Amino acid sequence: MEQAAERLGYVPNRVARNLREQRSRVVGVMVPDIDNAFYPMLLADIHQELVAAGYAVALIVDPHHRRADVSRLRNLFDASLDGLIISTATLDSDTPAVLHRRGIPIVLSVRTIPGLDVDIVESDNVAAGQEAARHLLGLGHEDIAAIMGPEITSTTRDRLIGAKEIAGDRISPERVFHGHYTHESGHAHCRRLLLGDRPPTAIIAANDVIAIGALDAARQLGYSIPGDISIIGFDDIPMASWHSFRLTTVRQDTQAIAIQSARRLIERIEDPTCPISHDKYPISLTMRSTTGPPR
Amino acid sequence: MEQAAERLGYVPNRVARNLREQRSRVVGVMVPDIDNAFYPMLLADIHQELVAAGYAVALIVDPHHRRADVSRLRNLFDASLDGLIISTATLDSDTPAVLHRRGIPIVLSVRTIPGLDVDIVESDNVAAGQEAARHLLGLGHEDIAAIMGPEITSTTRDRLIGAKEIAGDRISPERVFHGHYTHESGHAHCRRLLLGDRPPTAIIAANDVIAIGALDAARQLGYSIPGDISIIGFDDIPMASWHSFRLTTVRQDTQAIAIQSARRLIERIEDPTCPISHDKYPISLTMRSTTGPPR
DNA sequence: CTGTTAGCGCGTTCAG
DNA sequence: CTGAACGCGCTAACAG
Repeated sequence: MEQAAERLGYVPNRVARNLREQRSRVVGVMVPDIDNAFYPMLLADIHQELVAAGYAVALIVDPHHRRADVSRLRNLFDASLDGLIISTATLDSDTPAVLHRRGIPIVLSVRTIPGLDVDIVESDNVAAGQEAARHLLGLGHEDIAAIMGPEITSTTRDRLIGAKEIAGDRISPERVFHGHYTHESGHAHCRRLLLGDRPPTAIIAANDVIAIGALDAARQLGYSIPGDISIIGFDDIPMASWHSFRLTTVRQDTQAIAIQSARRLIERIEDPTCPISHDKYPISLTMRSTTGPPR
Repeated sequence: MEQAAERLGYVPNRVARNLREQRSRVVGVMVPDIDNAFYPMLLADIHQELVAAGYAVALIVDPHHRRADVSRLRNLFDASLDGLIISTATLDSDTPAVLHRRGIPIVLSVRTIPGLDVDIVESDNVAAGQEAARHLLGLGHEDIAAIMGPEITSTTRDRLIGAKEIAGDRISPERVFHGHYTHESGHAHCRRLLLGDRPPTAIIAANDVIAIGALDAARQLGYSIPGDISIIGFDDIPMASWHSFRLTTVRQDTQAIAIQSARRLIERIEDPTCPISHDKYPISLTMRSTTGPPR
């Protein structure tokens, strides 16, 4: 029978099955920016995990970081998506709350929003900031600048909180800059910093992409690294280990976060009553060649 | 009326509509590898174009470059996908032919397969190879190596054909290497090349990621670039312009290819009888700092 | 244990 | 011009 079906080229119609079963076995994955090497990495592992569990992945790129854009999501939430992994959350975005209130299974991945009763999978970013500052202080740095991402992202906020806890006023408030999570932003802020008077001896960048931008700017101005200036990033994307960079960075276990985000969402979909979890993964320092004692 | 619907939180059920209308307004996009910066770039623009046209994007990552894996695709082809953009085609893969025979709208993007009656959107890769060789010959190079991708990809084949057409035996057959499209492959092959006797004076890499891997290996061995060795890539991914690299490369108009791939697929879906097109976009040389005259 | 049927929520069609 | 009924293809429930 099944062989006959096979021969006739029969394929069960998924759409009909979806209608009947009231689910689609498709989940959405929202990323802020697909050109930033971190997210493809995250996406690849989330994708693999979801596909292995029999779910398809609908990609949702939110390039403008606009909040509350439920209207576009609604198109996808007319029962055609079983759930959503959100890695675009900002502290002021209400989209996750709206979706959650509607009973749509969501998981906040990488970035978090405080006070929301949903599953969260992230790194211990406060500890990450502490680790970065501890490393620079241990090397003897006393004048540290920070080139961060948008203030409204939890990663920037938590990493900065952690760094300040340890470094105190060795990171002076006027040496903290906020911009996008891009090479260009790291490049521009570092350049301005080094062309001003009294450049810092070390820079904490909110992620590796910014750090590499800063590294490029410093080299372009003839600075030697880490001799003239130390630079530390976060994430440990593959590029950080390339010989041209050899970037010291606070590693987060992106793969574990990706896999866990996928699993949590599947759990939530298959049992909406299961208890809410907040997974916070440990971080670790990866020392390479962009940090050293100040002159 | 509509306001009332709005208030009651009514959302039309897409799945039911899909069943009725016999289409899903979801399009699949297959990429070989999401960690290679080129594909996120392509994906971002394809995504934007499709979303603007009212289609959702289902991401399909084919990490193992396995051919003929229709079984996994069948899951997606039970009417839950309206069409597919394939950027993973290899010369020996029969998946596209199978899908095409089943009447499923597909577009081959970036890579091509000869002799298949489907819409194709690619660069003029033969011209790209010619341009690279012409540039190196113009600088006076007479001993050129090539670090390419898999032989079964049309991009590697065409770029190599073009380069050989111009360079002739200045690219000797034993100096042509095939590997993956990765930083690691570029790094390993370049390293072996430079540690052997009689290293070449120039390297053509099949894409920018390989080229940057080669660049890293050369620097690691103390080579100065372009003084000791010239390196040229293909694609012009954003990273190629970063100060640490300043890579000379043959640019392809990835954005145009992405947008056109999306549009062609939509056309094909909405009018299956429209004539088959083969778009071949022009390329251009982007000269930066990794090529120069040989010693 | 096998075969039949109802209905998922839409859009379309056909009757009023 | 408005409203009821049908059917897309499947699965679950139910009858034989």
